[in-house]
Amino acid sequence: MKPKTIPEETIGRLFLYLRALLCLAREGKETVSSQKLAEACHVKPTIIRKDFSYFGEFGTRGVGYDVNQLIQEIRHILNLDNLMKAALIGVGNIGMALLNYTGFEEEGFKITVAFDNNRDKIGKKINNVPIEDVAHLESMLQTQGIQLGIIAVPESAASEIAQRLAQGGVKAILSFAPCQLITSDNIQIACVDLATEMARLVYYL
Amino acid sequence: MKPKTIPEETIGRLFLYLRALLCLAREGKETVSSQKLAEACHVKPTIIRKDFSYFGEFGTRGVGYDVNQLIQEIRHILNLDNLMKAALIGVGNIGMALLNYTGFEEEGFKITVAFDNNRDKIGKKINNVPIEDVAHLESMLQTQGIQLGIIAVPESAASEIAQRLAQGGVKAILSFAPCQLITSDNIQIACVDLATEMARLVYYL
DNA sequence: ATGTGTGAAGAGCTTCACAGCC
DNA sequence: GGCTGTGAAGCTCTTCACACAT
Repeated sequence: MKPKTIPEETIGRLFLYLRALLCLAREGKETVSSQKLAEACHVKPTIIRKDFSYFGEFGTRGVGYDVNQLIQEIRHILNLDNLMKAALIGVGNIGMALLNYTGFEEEGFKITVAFDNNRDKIGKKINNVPIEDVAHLESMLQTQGIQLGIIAVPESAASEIAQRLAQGGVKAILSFAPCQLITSDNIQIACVDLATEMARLVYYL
Repeated sequence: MKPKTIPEETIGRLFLYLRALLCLAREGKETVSSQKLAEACHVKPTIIRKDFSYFGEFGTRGVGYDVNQLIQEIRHILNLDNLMKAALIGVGNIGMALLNYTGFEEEGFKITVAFDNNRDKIGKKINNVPIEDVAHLESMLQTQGIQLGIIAVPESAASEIAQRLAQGGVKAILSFAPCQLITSDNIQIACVDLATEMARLVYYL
């Protein structure tokens, strides 16, 4: 471990490396060279070695990196080794997609409960996650010790939900509603704008 | 217009600026200073002025930038001023979310047709987009002159669909399936891994 | 007075070249 | 031979300071 400052870009690439490594692990690969990992991630081998060098010496010269060990190291660096509990609010299309998505646990968080205001949905389970009445939002967040809220409700309801999440004690909010939620000082908010994200991808295509 | 090379980061930030400007336009604002725009985008005013300076002189000294004019300039730089036709394959949860999402047209592309293999869905319209039988995929892509394919089918079907899109003549593919599609040389592929994207956001929270 | 536009300085990131280890 | 780890060089991006326009 070095006292040097770590580039932002390095952190960003660690997510890329992790995803590729999880793929390799599934395929049963035990070791990987910076060369091979670089190809999978579309980056240069030297930058991979440099990136890792900020955190320690993870490889073996002449051999490469142990896939599983490297996964653990990156998980640790990215604070993904203790699972974060998340609540999903809004079981519409995006909400459903998130509930049905596997692989969040590999990335360090787990949706443990969902909320909606639709009587037909309340009480059901999707992918083993119960859907609760949004009326009980604050109390259930507190009793279950949930740290992250994912907002997937219509734009008109997003602001109210954000405030209620704050009251329920969550530390961070991820919103799929077109931004500008009332911010409280001790809560972090990130917005996902699907249209912008897709435009960006399309531009680079 | 300068002959100088334009930083990648500048292009990335233009998307941010555009989104903020569209917001301001909706609120009826006619001009904006680099200062104000910077606050909305969480960047520094000087970088905004520098970014624009690569492409021309868009502002008026002592006044600021004309919101609508600036939107047009950025749209032009990002090649968003002629709408790209996109086809969506797979009307499941993610597919539905995309069909119901408004605002893609502001970002330069439009889903004009969707495909699925479920008899219950074929023939219906979502948000004015018809759902067609995936059996007719290749021929309809060609007759409608579609340039972009969005894959939102289960992982097991993704690879086959990618090849059929290529045969249908699309130039680029955006996939929500966990990556590694068989690549042909004259087609661009970008993958969206929701789990990784969310992990990244959570990390920065 | 207010706010843009920009060369030059400064900071940060990537690449290189090679030493070190298996 | 093969591959990692890393100081130093090279390059790119950001910030500064101030000229310039309204």
